[in-house]
Amino acid sequence: MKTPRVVLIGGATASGKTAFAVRYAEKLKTLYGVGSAIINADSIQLYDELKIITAFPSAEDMAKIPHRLFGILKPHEKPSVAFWLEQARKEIIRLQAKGKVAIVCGGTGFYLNAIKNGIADIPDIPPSFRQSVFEKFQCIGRDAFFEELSHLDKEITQTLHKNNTQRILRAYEVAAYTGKPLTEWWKNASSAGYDVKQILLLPPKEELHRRCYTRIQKMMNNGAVEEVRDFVSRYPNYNGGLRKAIGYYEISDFLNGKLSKDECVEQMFIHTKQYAKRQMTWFKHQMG
RNA sequence: GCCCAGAUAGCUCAGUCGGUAGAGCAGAGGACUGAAAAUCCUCGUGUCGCUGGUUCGAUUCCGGCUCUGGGCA
Repeated sequence: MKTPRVVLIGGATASGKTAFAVRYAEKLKTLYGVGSAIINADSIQLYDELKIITAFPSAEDMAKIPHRLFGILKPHEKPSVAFWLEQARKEIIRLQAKGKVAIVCGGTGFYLNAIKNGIADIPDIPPSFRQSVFEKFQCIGRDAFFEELSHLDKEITQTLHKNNTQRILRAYEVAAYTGKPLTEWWKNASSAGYDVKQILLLPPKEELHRRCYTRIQKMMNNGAVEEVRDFVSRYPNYNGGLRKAIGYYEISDFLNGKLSKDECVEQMFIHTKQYAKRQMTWFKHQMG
C-alpha cells in the first residue's frame, strides 16, 4: 500500500476537520505503521492566544499526534500565506526525510491552495513602503489611486474591483516596489506545488449550521468570555490579526455592554455561518 | 376612560406635497495568487395594520376599528 506524502484536509469551520485529521493519523499508524504529523493550515490558529474562540486543538489531541505550526505567532505578529507556506514546506521536508506523512489540515483554503499550486515568488515588501502606499491611498483617494494603479498594472485593474482596498493596495505595492506588475509576477515563476491527496469536508448546510451553533455554545461554556476579557486587559488597544477571530468583537461588545449575552451569541453565530459559506464557496470552486 | 406617537421587506426604519415604495442588517449566489475567521461583487413584489369615505387614482388625505409604545387620570 502506497501512502501519500502530503495529505490536505480542508473544509468549512466546525465541519470536523480536526477530529478527522487525528483519526486519519491514527489509522496511518495502526493500519500501515506510518508516522505522521498534523500541520496547521488555519491562519487564526497560528496565534498562541485566544485558544477557546479560535478552536485551538485540545491538549489530548496534541498529545496523541504531533502538531505543527499551531500557536507559533504572538498577538502582534502578522501572518501571510508566504510566511505560512515557508514554514509548512520546512515541516513537510522534515517529515518526508523521516518517511512520515504530512497532514495539512485547516480552514484557510488560501493556504491549502498554496500547498497544492504554489505561489508566485514575489519579494517581500518592507512595512515602511507598504505604509507609504497606504498613506498615499488615503491622501489622494480611492478613485485617483485606482487610476494610478491602472498605469502601473493595467491588467489588474480590469479584474480587480475598485472597492477591494486590500487587493488594490497590494497590487500597487508590488508594482511600485518591484517595478513589475503583480499580474506579471503571477504569470511567470509560480513556484511548484505538491502532489497531494485532498480530502474536503463539506457537510450539508443545515448540519453545518447546527455544528456551528453547538460549537459556539461550547466555547461560551468553556470560558470564552473570560478568555477575551483577560486578553483585552493584557493587550489594551490591540489592533493585531487576532481581532479577526470570530468572537473577539462580539464578546468585547458584550463586555462593554453594547450587546446582551444572547445578542452576542447570535452575532457570533451569524458571523460563523457567513464565514462557513465563504469557505464552502472556496473549496467547491477553487479546490473542488 | 382620555390624550399623544407608531403600525411599510425576516429585523430596524426611511419615504411617497395622492400616480402601488427603498436603505442598513439578515438571507441567497459569486470572486479570490503575500491581511484570507480577511477583502470584495451581484441579487429587494412587500395584501405599505383592517375597514369605510373623498378622488380618475389612496400606502400617502379624512373617519372608524384593532394592536403596540408613552403620558394623563
